Amino acid sequence: MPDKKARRNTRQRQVVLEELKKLTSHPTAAELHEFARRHLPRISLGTVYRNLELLAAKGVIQKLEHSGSESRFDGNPEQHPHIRCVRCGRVDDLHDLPADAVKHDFKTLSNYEILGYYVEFIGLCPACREAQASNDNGIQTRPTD
Amino acid sequence: MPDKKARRNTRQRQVVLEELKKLTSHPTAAELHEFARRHLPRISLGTVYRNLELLAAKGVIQKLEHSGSESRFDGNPEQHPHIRCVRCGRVDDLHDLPADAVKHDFKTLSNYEILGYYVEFIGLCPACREAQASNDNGIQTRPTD
DNA sequence: GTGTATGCAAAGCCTTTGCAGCATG
DNA sequence: CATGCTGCAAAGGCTTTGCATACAC
Repeated sequence: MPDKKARRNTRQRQVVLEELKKLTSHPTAAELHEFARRHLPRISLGTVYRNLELLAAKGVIQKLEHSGSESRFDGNPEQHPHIRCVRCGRVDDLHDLPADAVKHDFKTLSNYEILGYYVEFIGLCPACREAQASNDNGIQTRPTD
Repeated sequence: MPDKKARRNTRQRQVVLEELKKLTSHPTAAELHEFARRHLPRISLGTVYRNLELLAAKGVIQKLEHSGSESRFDGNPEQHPHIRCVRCGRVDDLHDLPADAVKHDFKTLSNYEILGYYVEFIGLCPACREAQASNDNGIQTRPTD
């Protein structure tokens, strides 16, 4: 049962989606807001949230929820493994490796009915490895993509 | 380098840990607070948080920051796959299956230095499968364990 | 025109923190 | 008896929401 409401293709919605698709760093709503403002200076953070939520509900994008920090968003709605940097928070895709290991069609596990999966590796991204190596006892930086 | 401070084995800390170890549903801090209050009616939520954080830092328990909004806690500090119910929020362990698929010793992936991993399946727990089958168009229930 | 979407600001969660008193080692 | 820990309450960050207005269809 798809949603019934007649959606409107507003400029704000377009820009949010476009910007998200451009980025590979799985930005937070706040980051996306920054980017969107370059095109629509008056767009509000609330609108960004509303559109991201709506797009995720439609299945056009994906919301990555980590209770610890901020939610991040992925322009690719396909479920796939991710890798997150403990230092700067950046999240990247993991195309090849352990995806397949998990991609088998589990129908049930522990008597659960399986609807999806999430795989995430934690580590240090290249930039943060360097920063940490060079004794930069690092305050976290926003991913720049 | 283990932490230096002399920790005190307070009743509050004991109860929080005991209760967590008893549960297999990976409770939230609030849920744990409820349980702890049965033994210590005056224990505060802040204390529960502080002790969970401390126990996780010591490596005695595990903080799961990936399951939607609230953090959940696991009495077992070993990294392992989980399975979460979309309906009631319950989180269970997944001992056997895809663990091994991921457990290979990755040192690097996408140029990240790997520190850990997290695997989570999403689905309906047995109770919620039933509830949903019997047309109980379900308001979410707290896991009872 | 009609009802969805927006901007703004306020309110809501979960979590963290400051503080004065308490109690563990 | 020193200081780590607690309860309480207030403050913090991210996210959601109410409301009047704007605009897509």
